[in-house]
Amino acid sequence: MVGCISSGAVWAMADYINSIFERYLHAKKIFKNKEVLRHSYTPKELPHRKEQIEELAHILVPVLRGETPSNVFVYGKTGTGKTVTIKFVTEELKRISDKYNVPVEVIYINCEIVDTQYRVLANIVNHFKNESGVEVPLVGWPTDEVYAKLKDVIDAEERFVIIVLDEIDKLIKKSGDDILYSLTRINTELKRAKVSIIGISNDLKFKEYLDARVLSSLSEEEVVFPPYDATQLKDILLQRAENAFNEGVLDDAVVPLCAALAAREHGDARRALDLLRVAGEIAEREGAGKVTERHVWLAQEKIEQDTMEEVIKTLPLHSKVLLYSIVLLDENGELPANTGDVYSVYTTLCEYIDLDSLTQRRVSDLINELDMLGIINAKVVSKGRYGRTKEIRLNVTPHKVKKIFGQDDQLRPLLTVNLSRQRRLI
DNA sequence: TGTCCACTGGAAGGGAGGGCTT
DNA sequence: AAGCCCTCCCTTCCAGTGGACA
Repeated sequence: MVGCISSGAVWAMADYINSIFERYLHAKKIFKNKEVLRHSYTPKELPHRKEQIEELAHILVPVLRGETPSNVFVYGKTGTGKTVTIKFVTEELKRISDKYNVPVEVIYINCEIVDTQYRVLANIVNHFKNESGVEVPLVGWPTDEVYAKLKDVIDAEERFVIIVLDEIDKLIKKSGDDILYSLTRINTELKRAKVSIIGISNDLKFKEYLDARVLSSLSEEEVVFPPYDATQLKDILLQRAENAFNEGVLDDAVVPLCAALAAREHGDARRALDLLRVAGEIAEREGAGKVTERHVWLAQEKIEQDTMEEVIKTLPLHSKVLLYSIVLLDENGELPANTGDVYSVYTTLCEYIDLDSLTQRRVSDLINELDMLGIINAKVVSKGRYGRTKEIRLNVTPHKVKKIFGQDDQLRPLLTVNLSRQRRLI
């Protein structure tokens, strides 16, 4: 193979490779410490959250006096610093309680991942596995047994256990409020330990799903996190940028632009940090010496594209086929379409790739899921005597969907389907 | 004003898959 | 190996719905 390439070409290639590495090597280093810009990073100071920190400290301080603190319900939109503030406050509490010899355990559970009653209980038991030697498997045990074990494990010592349930709304919507009912009442069944719950949610409406008794004991105290405005976001970014970037690499306009773009998205600090990080990464890849406004715009585009692409790539097979039905209808100029139209194209496509089609009831749910993900837009409309149905529109370009499906062996055959011809065949 | 359409969406339950205990 | 439990994905059944039309 090498023999086919002339020695001149080999030298030219070597020069090219040298130049790539040298370009990266000599390019001005943009980041000092990129980790500072990640969501998981807890900074030493939290700008514009002093009020919430003090409120939480006030609620939790009874622990240090040996009293059980109230349960807390924390509410605020995505990226308003709820999680980072809770982590900050509970870490501080742990530090101080160690100093005063008050045993405190903080268990943090993200209910988006741990989203069933069983798993939450199992997670709590497993938090103490080194101490108790008990480990609950992912599935298998009866839930009441896990709950009984949980009581034993927690009550093994005199201590305060603070259970943080992040994205608690996801748990309630999926599994109901039985678990909260048990957890908010667990103290009456414990002899030595005391438990408090901190529930975090970005959906205030979820309280409607709660039983009145659960609601009153969960929201003994409430802390609200308002969205950041552009000025506040700017302060947050400046604080992080100082540790994240090398001196002089950030153009003056970069931070205000990231802040302004994120403020447009309901004051989401996560989005602002992502923008800043990705802009830096793009600048670094270009070998640019400075991060400029242009990099921020490119970052904005990249983030949007990447998220949507990832979402489409990871859809279950039937959702993908369903999405492709909508793409075909779009290309045929038949959107907005109703559920019945989409379902009939979907069954045709299933037949084409030899896949058992789902029922219309199930497909109706899949349509709702695609709508929730923002890939399509499905609105329930009534067409009088012509029935009540969903009006379905596509939110992504057909080209993008086709590009993604082109990389999928099972779906690639669909790309050759001609809707009109396929319909004539039926 | 009542009828009727084309669904919607809740409820119940089946069954496969994964894991535990006995 | 048998029996039990939990989760997920799905089907089946069916009451309910908003508004055009007769």
